[in-house]
Amino acid sequence: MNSRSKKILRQRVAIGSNPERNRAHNRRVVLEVIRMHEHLGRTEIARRAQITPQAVANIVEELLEEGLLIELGRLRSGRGQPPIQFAVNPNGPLTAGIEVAADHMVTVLLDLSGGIRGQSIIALGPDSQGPDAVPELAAAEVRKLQATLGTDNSTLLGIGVVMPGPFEIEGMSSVGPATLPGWAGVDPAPLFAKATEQHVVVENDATAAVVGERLYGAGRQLGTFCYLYFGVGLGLGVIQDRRPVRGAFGNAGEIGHVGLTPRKGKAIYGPAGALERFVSVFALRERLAMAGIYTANVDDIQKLHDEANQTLLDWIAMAADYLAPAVAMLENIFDPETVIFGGGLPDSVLDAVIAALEPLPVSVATRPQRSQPRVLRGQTGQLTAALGAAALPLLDTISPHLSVADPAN
Amino acid sequence: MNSRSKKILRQRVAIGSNPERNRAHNRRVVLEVIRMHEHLGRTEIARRAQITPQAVANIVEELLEEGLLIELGRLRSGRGQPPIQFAVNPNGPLTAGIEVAADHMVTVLLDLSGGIRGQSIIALGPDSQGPDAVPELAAAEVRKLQATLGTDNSTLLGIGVVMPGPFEIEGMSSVGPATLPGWAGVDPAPLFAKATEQHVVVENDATAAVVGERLYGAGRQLGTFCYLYFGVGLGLGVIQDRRPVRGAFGNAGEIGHVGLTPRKGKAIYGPAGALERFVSVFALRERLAMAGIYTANVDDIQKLHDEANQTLLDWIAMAADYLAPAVAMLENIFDPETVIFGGGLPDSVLDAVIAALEPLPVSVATRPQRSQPRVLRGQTGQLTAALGAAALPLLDTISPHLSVADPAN
DNA sequence: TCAATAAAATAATCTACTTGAGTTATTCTG
DNA sequence: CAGAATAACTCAAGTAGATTATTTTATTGA
Repeated sequence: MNSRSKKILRQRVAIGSNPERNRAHNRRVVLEVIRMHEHLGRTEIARRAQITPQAVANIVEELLEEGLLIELGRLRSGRGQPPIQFAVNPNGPLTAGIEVAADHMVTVLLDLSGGIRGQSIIALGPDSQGPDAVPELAAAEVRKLQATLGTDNSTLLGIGVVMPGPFEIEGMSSVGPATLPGWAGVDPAPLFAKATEQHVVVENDATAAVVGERLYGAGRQLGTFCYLYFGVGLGLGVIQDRRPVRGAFGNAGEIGHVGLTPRKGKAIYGPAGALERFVSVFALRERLAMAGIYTANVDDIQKLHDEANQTLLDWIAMAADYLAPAVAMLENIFDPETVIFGGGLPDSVLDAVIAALEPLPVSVATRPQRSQPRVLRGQTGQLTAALGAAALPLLDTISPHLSVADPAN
Repeated sequence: MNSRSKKILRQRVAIGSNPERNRAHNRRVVLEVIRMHEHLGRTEIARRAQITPQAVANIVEELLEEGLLIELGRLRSGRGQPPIQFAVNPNGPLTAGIEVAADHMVTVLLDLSGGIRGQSIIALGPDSQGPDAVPELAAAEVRKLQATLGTDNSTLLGIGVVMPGPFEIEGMSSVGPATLPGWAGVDPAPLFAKATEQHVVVENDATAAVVGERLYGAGRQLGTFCYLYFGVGLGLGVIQDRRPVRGAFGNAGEIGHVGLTPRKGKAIYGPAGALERFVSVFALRERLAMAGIYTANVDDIQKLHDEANQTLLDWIAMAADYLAPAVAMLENIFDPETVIFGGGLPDSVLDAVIAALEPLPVSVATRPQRSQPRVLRGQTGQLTAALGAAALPLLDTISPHLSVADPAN
């Protein structure tokens, strides 16, 4: 047994706790509970977190000092001393999100309440798209945006980076996406960490998007849901019990390669029948190109939809034929509270796709009294992935989770 | 009006911790670490659990007193004082597992090391298969088995009950006896808890099977894997980061209803194309019946396979045509370390199905240096579900997890 | 035989939560 | 409008369970 296979065998097993880790956990629980209810008083936090008001008082004091929380004043609430409300501080620390695509890079700065405090999109040329150039460019963009706000790294909680997956595996450290030129066999996280001098998390687009939705979107009230991300391909992000499903090697959610039997159209076995051959921005562009339409960014597609372009309408109908069984499959496999559609398509197009899903096949989600529709629209647009990226470092900070052994040692 | 629908209303959000819960967590971590390595010394436990040896010493002392651990003597290990090894006590407390089917009930008593200490199978008649009779019968069977061993409830950690899922769904197309007669709209857990005066966990067969595999089978060394359970239908159990994926309403894993494009054969949209119409013990029995073979329990099927029965061999080939894309789908969606096949088919038949899977489609699991085969065979036979059921209460006791709010209050 | 090594045991200390008593802010009632 | 009722908050003491530091014990190897 060589050292590499030993590395693979090394398990990310849960570790024990002590007072210090206990406090860190309780801080996350307090933040989570406050975020779920926008604002709460100490006693109510204590009730929901199932610890004593005194413990909450100490933690809240700490979080106030660190600028993670703000005091909102008292809430009129019947008899008794009215509770002082606390909320996440929108003017507190920030996180940065970076989406690295083949030809461009999107950078955003996000505050704790999910507000965008800065954004930039730059083009990546053939000489600036590899691991030698991109991390430095990303660091520069983050610095620029910070400068505009008059802040610096001291108020930055971390950086999330989105790159197209799946990631190759070597040992326990994932190395770069083969789909991005120059990144094959490279582990991106340390490069970005070094260039930015920050804690860096790297994820694929769909996982980042679902984490964004979990923290700032409809997912705030949901514990378990699926997110279909319309990127260049088709990605799946899953939140199960408030945490992302990442798989053993971080490559969970490659739904684009799955071959389902469509509602209409002929099923094809193998890569030619893969979902993303039909349902993805790439597939749409392909069809538009066949119809002689060659520009197709989000705005272009929006315009085509406004014009009721027949190629687009046909694609929507076909996409729904493939997505209806896909939604039923996700429901049967994950039993989520709802399935969210989001990504690089205009709202109106996604709404049209969702409308065209009916009749959805029967599944375990077919129950009489649903509190959520089976399919919802989530965050969309060009910033979705970068926003999700910015949510990634926050997840570590404010979402309760099991501590696990660092596979590095 | 059962507890499941209450869960919809109240979120299972993580709760805070305190010294007492901290200790409970550390106990689970210690047990988990020991189980993973069969036996370990205090210092090594401390290293892996990332707490101090002193803390481990206190916890181990407690676990020894309670009979959960045993001391194995010192391990020869080079220089220095040789470490005293500790292991899970096979003669310690037991758990009970009960599988309730339409016409019979299987009961097992399991020790902490996964050894079967008692088993019974009884028939359920038309007047003894409802919620009025079954819990009492189950309690009686458990008592009988306990009496044989000379033990009683004081050494029982809990009871797991397996019933065919999904729960509380209407209009679901399904092969075989979809729901148990008389159980519609009834929450089984409290009934069994009252009859047995024990902590009771209720799950579907596939989830129970995967938990059994996680605690006692190949899954002991795995953090993330999928389990395809060949029951009357086809079920999916998933372990993600050492915990079962149960979905928002406990109905995750209904893969039998998914319609995939098979390797050969015509894809059919809708219920007629559902996986379990082709791949399940029910589907096999149907085909055997068409060939004039009407008895088909595990032993019968084994005999048919030994005789190289053509109907069975044809079914194996067809099952593989449907399962190959199913395995690739699971890999693409969950990115597991491996996929395990188990359930109510003889070992040799499952091995034949697994062999017939080649060539498996390309997926994210197609990587050069795998430490596990893509598909493995797990526990099979008539006891699989009941064994898994017995593992369920143990999962709460010995597997580290986030404490969550009890939906009851 | 004895130094080196590593585990285990003992004692003291520390962190962070709980408990309990007292204080404060607000609403309701006579 | 005064005072009881109510509920949040605060302060001080107590406690569980971890850490740290030191000593003892069991084994290997020069």
